[in-house]
Amino acid sequence: MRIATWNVNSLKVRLPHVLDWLAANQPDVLCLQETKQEDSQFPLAALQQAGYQAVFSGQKTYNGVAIISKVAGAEVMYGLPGFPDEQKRLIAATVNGIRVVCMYAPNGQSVGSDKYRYKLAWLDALREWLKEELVRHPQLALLGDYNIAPEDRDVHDPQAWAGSVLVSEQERAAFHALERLGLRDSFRLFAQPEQSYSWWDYRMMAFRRNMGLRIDLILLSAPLAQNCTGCTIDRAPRKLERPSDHAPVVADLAG
DNA sequence: ATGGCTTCATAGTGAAGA
Repeated sequence: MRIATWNVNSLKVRLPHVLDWLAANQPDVLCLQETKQEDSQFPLAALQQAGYQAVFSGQKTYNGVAIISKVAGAEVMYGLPGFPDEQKRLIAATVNGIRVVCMYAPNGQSVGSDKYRYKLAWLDALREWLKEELVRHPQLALLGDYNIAPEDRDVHDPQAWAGSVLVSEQERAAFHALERLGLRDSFRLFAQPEQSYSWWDYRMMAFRRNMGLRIDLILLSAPLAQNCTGCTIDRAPRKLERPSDHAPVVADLAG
């Protein structure tokens, strides 16, 4: 089983890239973030023509998440229980017996800002809910844009980024608290090239210079981590015309 | 140099992203 995540930065703009990528990579599950589309506009027909089903939770302009899958997702859940939120940042569904959680963590803007406090509160609520969800669903995958680079090796220039949003101690602590639930960063289960990133700024020719961050992750509960045979970042779509600033991340599970 | 692009809301410019 192949599962993947991709922050597409507008599904309206990126739909051709998504359809091409699905055809070329044949994932069983693809989680999308920043669809920036109301549900009435979601391109369900185009995806069904490509052999996929989808569940989605979107809004105009900002945020928006979707789970695209070959087998229709079941037990669909929208948003974080106990965390009332206008922002569409989380959707969960069960696919082939695996609880798939697709999330777009808040950016946080700058350390100490209102948005930063919202980010930390959101991550706290996520962890609290996951603690229960993991009891209900021992086979769980948490895919998405974490907006946290877990370690300095996930940052192209750790000195320049030190202490700033996406790498601050409190954000990294929130990430490690997710790991303490038993979730494993599938990318780090395997030897990887140095300077592997999943996001590059549109400006400054950052992609060509590989000035990036690894903030798009696939975390796996223990039973899934045991069966994980690989995790890679696919840089190819970042090279296309009008790319998303994020690249897809793919994990393969045996069985 | 707190910028640089890109998207979306808009109809000239501003917010937000990371």
